Amino acid sequence: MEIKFYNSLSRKKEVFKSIYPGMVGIYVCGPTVYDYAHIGNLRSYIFSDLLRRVLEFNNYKVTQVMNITDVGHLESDADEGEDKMVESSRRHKKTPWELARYYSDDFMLRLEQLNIKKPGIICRATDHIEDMIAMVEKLMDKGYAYRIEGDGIYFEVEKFADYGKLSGNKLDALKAGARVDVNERKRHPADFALWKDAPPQHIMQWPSPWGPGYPGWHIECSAMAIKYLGEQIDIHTGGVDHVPIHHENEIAQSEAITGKRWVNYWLHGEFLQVDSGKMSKSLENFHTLADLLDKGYDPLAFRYLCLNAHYRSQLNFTFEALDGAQTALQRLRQGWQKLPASKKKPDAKLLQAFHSAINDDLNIPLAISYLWEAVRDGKPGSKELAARFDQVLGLKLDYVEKSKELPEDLQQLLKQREQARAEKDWALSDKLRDQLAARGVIVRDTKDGTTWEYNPPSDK
RNA sequence: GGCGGCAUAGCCAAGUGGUAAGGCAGAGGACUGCAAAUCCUUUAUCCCCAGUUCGAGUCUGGGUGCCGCCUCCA
Repeated sequence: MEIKFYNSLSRKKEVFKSIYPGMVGIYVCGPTVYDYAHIGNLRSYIFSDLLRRVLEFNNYKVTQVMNITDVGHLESDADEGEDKMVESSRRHKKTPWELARYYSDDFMLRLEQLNIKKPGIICRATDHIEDMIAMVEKLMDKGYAYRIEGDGIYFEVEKFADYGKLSGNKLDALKAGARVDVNERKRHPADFALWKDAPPQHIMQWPSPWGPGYPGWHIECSAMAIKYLGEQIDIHTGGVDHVPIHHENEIAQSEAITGKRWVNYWLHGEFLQVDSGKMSKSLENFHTLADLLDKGYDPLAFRYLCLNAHYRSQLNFTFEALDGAQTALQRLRQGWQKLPASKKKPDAKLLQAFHSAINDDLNIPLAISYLWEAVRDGKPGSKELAARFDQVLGLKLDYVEKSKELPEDLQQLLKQREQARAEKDWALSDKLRDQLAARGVIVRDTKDGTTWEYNPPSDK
């Protein structure tokens, strides 16, 4: 079955065709590890995970490369200000390396919690400085870059005819719209740093043909993508905010060197909003996954919430919506777990519908509606079918929450209640039920006896 | 100001020009001593105006509102 992706480059859905049959190379724009990832960042990696899983569902062998940027990402996209890693390390009184380690470990933990498959190759910018220097040298040799003494090496955008092809920005417009340019020595306001000279006290620095320095942002992605995936790659993903600067610059520097089209399909994930507005630290509507877990949410409830909206739509995050997602996920799992196992062939129509949904530019929300159908219809084979769907969706339908041990005193209360019920002393029984509820025990009286679920309030 | 995107029920949302998927919440019912959980049923004419068309949520133009990048952020 053919797969279609919306390609940011053409602004159209295109039929996907990989460079090599049966294999796909994907470069995922990874995090700059100077702080915790927030749920907006994480939405973006849920998207790249879905992309990978959809391709795998279609029997592609996927090579997924994700970078960890631990140097060179300056505070401003105009290549001004301090390196984010250095700035953050000063704030936290740790070395940039300690910091990178800490935040990338945390990032990896979050990916795991969200059931995001680990990319086959995860590469750090600081491990690839030589590759970047080699690229900058080539750009200098080819005349695409120039040096500003006492500052660094810059890419000259006007030398690259296609500059702006991804975002639709025109160089003239960029020039006209530019703010007061701090660096007036650049030949064009959109010129960007490939390499920055490091003053002696700058912590992160490496020797280079131009003296001690550190790489600019952008170059690490081109260097590592080309190193691991070759000069032409199938798919490159990232957030929409990267379209106008980061990815535009990546294209320019990569294609300037190779003279070939670099990326065939550019896929960009839309932003997550919070309460219909942007999420920012200053507005105090900034959430990390850890925050959600602290509030007692299942991390996959957040995944479900993200899956429920198309990756190219802005998703409005609210706790009401997250509650809904959590309930939906629980019901889905319960429903699936109750389904009878069967060796019968699953409903071919439903499989077909699911498959064509995911292949239509990752229409996961529609695909989820087919998952509900499979779980609700309870036909023979539905359980197996739903499990297959879950290989793409990654909601862990088989997950069973481990019930906590019930402390002795609560067990006593339960016993007393059983006794009261046997004696039809409903007043006492209900009173005990309230007491148990206050301690986090939910009781359910069924035909087969009373069951309970224990979640101590303090545990949340 | 420049460039790009969005606007569907209380909430999260899908939707290839032919009369609106799914989930959550709500309502009604079954079950229950009463609940809880579960199951069943049920809830919209798609921001506004004007066009194109036999027919538009879906196309065109104009409004209004929101979001993103250009300035920290996926």
